[in-house]
Amino acid sequence: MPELPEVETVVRDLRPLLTGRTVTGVRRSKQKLRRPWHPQFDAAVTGARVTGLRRRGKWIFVDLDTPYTQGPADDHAVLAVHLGMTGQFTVVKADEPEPDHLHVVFELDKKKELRFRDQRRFGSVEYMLSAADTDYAVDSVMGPEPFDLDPEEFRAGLALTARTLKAVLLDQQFVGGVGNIYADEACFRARLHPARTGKSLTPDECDRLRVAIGEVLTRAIESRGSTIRDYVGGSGQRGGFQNEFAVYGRAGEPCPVCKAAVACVRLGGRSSHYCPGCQKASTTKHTKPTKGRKN
DNA sequence: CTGTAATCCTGCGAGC
DNA sequence: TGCTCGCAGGATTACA
Repeated sequence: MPELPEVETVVRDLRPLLTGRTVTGVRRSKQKLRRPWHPQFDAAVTGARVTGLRRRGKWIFVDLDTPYTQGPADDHAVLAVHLGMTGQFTVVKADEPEPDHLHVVFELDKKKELRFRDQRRFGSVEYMLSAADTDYAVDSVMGPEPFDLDPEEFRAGLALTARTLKAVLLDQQFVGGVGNIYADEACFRARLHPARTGKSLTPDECDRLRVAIGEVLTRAIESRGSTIRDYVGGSGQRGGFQNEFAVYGRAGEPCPVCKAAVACVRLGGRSSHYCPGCQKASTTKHTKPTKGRKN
């Protein structure tokens, strides 16, 4: 579920609720999450104070005041959290009844708790000794943040791949944070068929896609993300952008622009929604260079 | 290189 | 009412 807008919303919600709080204890279920949690870290986290929260792609980093003396002077421990498909990361009152699928609970001062709930357990919560090492590792496998992408680099990246736009947008190494919903919505906004290959795009089309990605994600953040089923923000509220989808999950419904029926095909192993009227599969009907070009 | 399928899980809606 | 099947916001791996 959670793509960049949802993760960003969680971080913004949790920042004022968590910053300055101290972890007084840890509880967790016996069920395994996607990545292992080392028992000795329960004690390491206990007593730590939260100094801030950050997002990178779909990752959440909770900075702790626990120093890491082997690295740079200000290096410190960090919690690295990924919400997977159904993860929920919320701060609640400590006496709030426990829901099912609750896997990690950080007990906090002021009678609060930071809870990680995840029905499908594709998510993860890890304790990392060094924020610097963690940042380095993440940066080495993840592409740039999708806002203010460099136009030249974006065009160059697309020019050298024959993969479909859908596959490229889902590739976290190409651009961090985009998932199935926003890949489809960005392609629609750019009027590009998701099955077009990267190298088939003209410079103008590359620019359109780059701008569309930023616009769609920005709008989604303004609506606090999308809730299809499970997603909630850091205080437990649902998102609102699902009501503004142009094509995602709307197969058969009329395109908001041209009224053609929205189509759904399988691309990159994922359902991909697009408007057959607005998003042409091929550029073969190129306007001859003789006359004026659109735009 | 690209694409496809299976894998990790639980739950829900469609269809019979 | 109940069953099976396919699919779901993610990410990785193996294989054609």
